[in-house]
Amino acid sequence: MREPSSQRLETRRRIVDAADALFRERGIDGVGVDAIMRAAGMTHGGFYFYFPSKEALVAAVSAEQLARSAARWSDTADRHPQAEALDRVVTNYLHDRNIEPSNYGCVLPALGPELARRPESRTAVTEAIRQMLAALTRMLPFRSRARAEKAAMATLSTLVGAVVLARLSSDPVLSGAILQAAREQVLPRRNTRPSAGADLC
Amino acid sequence: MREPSSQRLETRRRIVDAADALFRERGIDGVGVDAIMRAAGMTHGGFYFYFPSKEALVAAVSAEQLARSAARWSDTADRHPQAEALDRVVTNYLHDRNIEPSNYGCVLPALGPELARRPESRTAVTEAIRQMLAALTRMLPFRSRARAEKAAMATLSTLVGAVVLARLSSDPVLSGAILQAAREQVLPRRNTRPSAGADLC
DNA sequence: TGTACATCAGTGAACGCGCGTTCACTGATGTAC
DNA sequence: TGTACATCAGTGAACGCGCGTTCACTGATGTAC
Repeated sequence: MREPSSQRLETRRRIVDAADALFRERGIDGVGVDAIMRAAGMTHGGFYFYFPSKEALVAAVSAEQLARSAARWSDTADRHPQAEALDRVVTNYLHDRNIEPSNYGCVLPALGPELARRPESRTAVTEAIRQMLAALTRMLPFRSRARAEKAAMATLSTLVGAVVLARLSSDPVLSGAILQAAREQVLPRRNTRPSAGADLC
Repeated sequence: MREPSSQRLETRRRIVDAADALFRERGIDGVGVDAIMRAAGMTHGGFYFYFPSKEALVAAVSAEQLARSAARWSDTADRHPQAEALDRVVTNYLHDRNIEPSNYGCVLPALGPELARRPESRTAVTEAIRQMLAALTRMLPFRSRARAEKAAMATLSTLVGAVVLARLSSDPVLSGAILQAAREQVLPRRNTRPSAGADLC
């Protein structure tokens, strides 16, 4: 028996990446298998050589992309001091570029409610959310672990909600203000106190 | 010429309410005109006597439901002191019941990303969001209007994001913890300081 | 190394189905005189 | 008040289309001997 060739794994990755980009841009029901395979450089028939159904692709895309995000966050937490890691993650998450529909951005605000209705995706998504929360917890300056975990949940909620609202608004000024307000709530004050005093409880 | 009879207006309302419930439960693309009209007690053909297209119904449903929410919040702000009004709105928004797919809950976390991709709905939704923010602003204990507006944006972001995440999680314990964490972030501390000192900036 | 064969990776036509929309129609309700 | 007619409110069959999926097929790649 042959091992799954690297060629095969690379093609699978092309399909997943194409689906990921199209799903976030047009929604899951807004993209057909046909369009995904064309974007991956193939014809639609070959799809079922890689996935048993569109539903399975949706589950794979959401699980893999969120796991990647969590890994990147965890990496950031490894490489930088707490406050800087949090600043990097939050600033990147709430970047203006992320509200353009055709552009990159987290799966959660782009497809969250749609995924919540798809049982086949939910368990893997739940696990990925736990990992994202764990990474965030490490960036928060709380002595008590329980407090840091709670703060991580509140922080992730604010990030996700701000992007949902900013995408909804047809007024760029309002969108920008929402992102900025979320950023300020989630990040410890920067200018008010120049000392490191912002790090306590 | 006849005025639009109350019978006619009531039928229109039945269609909008049926669509609202079904959309939030199954998503916009997950519900056909046929199912909506059956839920409203009619056959599908009559739909186009009330709306020119499904897209127009989507716009009407989202605009009207969000306007209702904003009006309710504004009403709550009228009837109660700041802290109590905020507590009522937040507690209700983050209620466990709202994460069950078949149950009531705000349109924003249920359909936000889907609506963001529908140009015909976005301007009315944007206006409704402004009204919700205005109502929230009145409930927040900030001297400066600008600060209260920013805090309202951050608060609404947290509320929306928490419901999105709680719905996504397949573990009820995690869902509950997320709602609780959001609640605690958004509401001023209650037990820490018994005095009214929590009301300052 | 060469030949025969099996599996792999992908093609493109075809399927059944459900969707949004149209339309000819019908009975009920209102208006003109 | 009664009759004739127009409009209203809704029915249900039919349409074209795009979707997810299946399938017979094909050339390329790997394996057996």
